Amino acid sequence: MSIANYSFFKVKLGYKKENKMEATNSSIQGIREARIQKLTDLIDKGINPYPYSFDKNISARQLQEKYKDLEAGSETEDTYSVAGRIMAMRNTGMFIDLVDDSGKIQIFSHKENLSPEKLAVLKLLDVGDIVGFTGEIRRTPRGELSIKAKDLKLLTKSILPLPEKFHGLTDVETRYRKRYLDMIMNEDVRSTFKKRSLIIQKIREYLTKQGFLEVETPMLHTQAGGATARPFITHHNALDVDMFLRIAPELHLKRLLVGGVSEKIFEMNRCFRNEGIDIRHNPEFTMIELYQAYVDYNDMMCLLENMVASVAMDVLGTTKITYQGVELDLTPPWDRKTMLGAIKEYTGINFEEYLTADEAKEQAKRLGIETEENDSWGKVLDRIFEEKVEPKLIQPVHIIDYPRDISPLAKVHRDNPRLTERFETRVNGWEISNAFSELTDPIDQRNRFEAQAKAKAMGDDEAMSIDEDFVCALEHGMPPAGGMGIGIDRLVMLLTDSPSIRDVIAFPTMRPRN
RNA sequence: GGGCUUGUGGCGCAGUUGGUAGCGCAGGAGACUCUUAAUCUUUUGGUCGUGGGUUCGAGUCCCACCAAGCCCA
Repeated sequence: MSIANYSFFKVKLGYKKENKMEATNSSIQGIREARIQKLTDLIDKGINPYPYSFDKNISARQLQEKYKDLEAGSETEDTYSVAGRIMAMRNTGMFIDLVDDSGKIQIFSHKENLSPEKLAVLKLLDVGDIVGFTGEIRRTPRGELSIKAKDLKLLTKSILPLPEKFHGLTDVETRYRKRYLDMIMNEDVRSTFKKRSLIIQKIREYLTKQGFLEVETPMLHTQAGGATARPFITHHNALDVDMFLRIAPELHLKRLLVGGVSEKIFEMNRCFRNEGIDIRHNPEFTMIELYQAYVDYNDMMCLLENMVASVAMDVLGTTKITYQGVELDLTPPWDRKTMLGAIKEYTGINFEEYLTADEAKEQAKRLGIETEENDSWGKVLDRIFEEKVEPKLIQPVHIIDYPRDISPLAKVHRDNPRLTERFETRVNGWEISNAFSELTDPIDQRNRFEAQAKAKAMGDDEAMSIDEDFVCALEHGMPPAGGMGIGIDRLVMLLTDSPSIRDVIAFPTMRPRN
């Protein structure tokens, strides 16, 4: 494109030719003005500061690997083109740290090797600009692999300054609000999100190889079901109905099982729960739910263990991981404990001897645990478990056989009608999965929904309501099946050693400013 | 919902018993052309989260609010 054209664009795009400023100051506005000045200077030289493409033919990491044995002080005639963001400049641009998504490569831009025109462009570059360089590979006498620049092309002019080069961006709030800066400045943040992507890819691969079919079910529900949680409410204008962002895909996935498109299905996507935000909860989070016909919860335990171990092996090369200094061994098989057994183990109380809600509450009181008037037997046990047992469960363990009254979608235990064939897997004390031998009896399902509806009427706003169409689907017949939900974000936290869920969600939910 | 902590130029930090703000990086100008947080000279930029109050005087004390983090519920 010709100079004349750029001048035309400059006017068209609203760049103002400003007087060569001396008065520029280093406030954020001053810095920005100074950079826009450089930008217009570049345009005056006939250079488009925002061009369309660049023939990059190698990454920084590929270069580092390819030439790792190149000796300090030696030169090659191998010519490559690289592109990335300028993260540091030394000796007035003679040495540039160029960073791309793979790593860092130093640019050695000696004035002897560049035309006066290119040198003039080099002078107008800033830290933060995205630039392509072409030149020969060499290793400096001090041992830094470099590209001896023969040519350069500005690819994007940056007009706002980056955070400080040495300390980077550390302010937690700014890191989450301006995540792009966090990513530019912190290599480990980029690494975490690469790993997250890989983990998700490997899960998908693992299940697909086993014959699972990936499906999609609605995010917009007219009735929020499949979990006990408060939903987000929204409104569909054309239909003029309130809708809910899904809290779980469960009831639709089971309808799919009724439909029989595949006997093995999964969905990995976002769920939304209108609840508080803390180190382990974000209002929107990623969950995988999978269902397999003709198997029960025992098979789900094996599937989970093997899948997590396989993913850990693929991503980290080991099933023995360290999370925040704690060694966790994900090697299958994982421990299994019944919920009542675990409570007995950690409190000494055998709840098979206290079978009414009142008796259970009495025991809870003895343990110093508060209960509410409407709490069922199972709810009391759940409270005790949460407080007395959960924090102790560091190594992977399946807690099996949950009380029936807190498991409205799970099939009754084949040996004990008070319980269900349900398990929750704990790792590092956290709930990683929740799985059942799925309830397929439509009469029982209706009864469970009605009990939930009653609880809701009594003020439990997390309780489920009756999903008539779902019951109708069950009345047509759903095959016996094992089903499981896995919190992807928490799994990613464990595998990336991230202390907060916000570290594994690229753009975590924040209260808006002002 | 409760408690604790934090909020000072673009970023990272300091600010002593209250006396109208300092440093480093980044920025501008210059020197330097095999550097690694390059170095050297010089220089610009902030009214201290917001709003009140106490005081002759507040970044510093008090109150409220906003945002964030951690802990608890």
